[in-house]
Amino acid sequence: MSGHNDSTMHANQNENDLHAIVQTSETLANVFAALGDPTRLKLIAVLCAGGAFSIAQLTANTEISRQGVTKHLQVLADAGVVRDVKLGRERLWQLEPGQIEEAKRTLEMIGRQWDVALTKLKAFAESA
Amino acid sequence: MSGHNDSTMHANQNENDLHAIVQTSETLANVFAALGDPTRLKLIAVLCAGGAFSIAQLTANTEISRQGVTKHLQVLADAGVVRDVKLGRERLWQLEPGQIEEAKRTLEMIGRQWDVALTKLKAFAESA
DNA sequence: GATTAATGCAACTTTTTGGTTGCATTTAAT
DNA sequence: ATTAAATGCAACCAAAAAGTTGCATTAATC
Repeated sequence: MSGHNDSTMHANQNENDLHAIVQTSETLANVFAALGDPTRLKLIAVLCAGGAFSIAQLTANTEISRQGVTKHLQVLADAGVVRDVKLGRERLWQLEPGQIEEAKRTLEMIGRQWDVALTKLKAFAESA
Repeated sequence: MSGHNDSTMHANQNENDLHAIVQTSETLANVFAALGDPTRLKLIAVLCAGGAFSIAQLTANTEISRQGVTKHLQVLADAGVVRDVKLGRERLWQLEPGQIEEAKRTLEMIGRQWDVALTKLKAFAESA
């Protein structure tokens, strides 16, 4: 036998994609790290409302200082998850969902790869 | 008018769900934080292959010490992303994809909420 | 022009993280 | 019984993160 039917090739492709992304993408871990803080997750949940919010507005929902919030927003911005626009004396922040989409796709890929692996293991067990 | 058609209610439900999850889930930020490191992402990519791997095996793919890898595995375990089984003098690690699925669903929710918000803004702009 | 609101910038402290080394322990193999 | 392999455990270190305070700056408003 060839050892490679169609579904096997797709499975290997998926596995290679996943490893390639994880190995090469400098920013992916950064995105996850940016999401890995309760304060920043709350900020994102607020920004999901779609508008552009000032630092003062965003600080109102937190327990920490305005400068602390600014630092968190900067972390999110460095990860490409939010962006800011200047308007008068205000600095408005809004969501930039591209990187979050990318992170979501990676998690989907992990889930798919896991499913593929389970299927393989099951097939192996049944062949024994 | 009522101000609440069917799609608006679904949108609000989604928004409330998102805020509830972000506010209450202590572990969600932990999961993202666990994913937010290149070494740990690579470990996960390896574990996606489906098997159970020893610490020594997992160390082979990295640049850091065995004890360093153990620490990373412990972080992943604390986040519920991997689990270990003892087998003889080895300690085998495998993926536990439940929390990753949960994280993925959160990112999906963020994306949906964002889309809903854009639709609302568009409708508002057209009504003006 | 003086005031005030919103923010920027910088120094500083504390805690966490990522990593190491050294040695002890457990278990398999000879 | 000895030896070797795989791991556990603890101390330690450096760098980064999370947060603060104080003061400077910018830009509306009266």
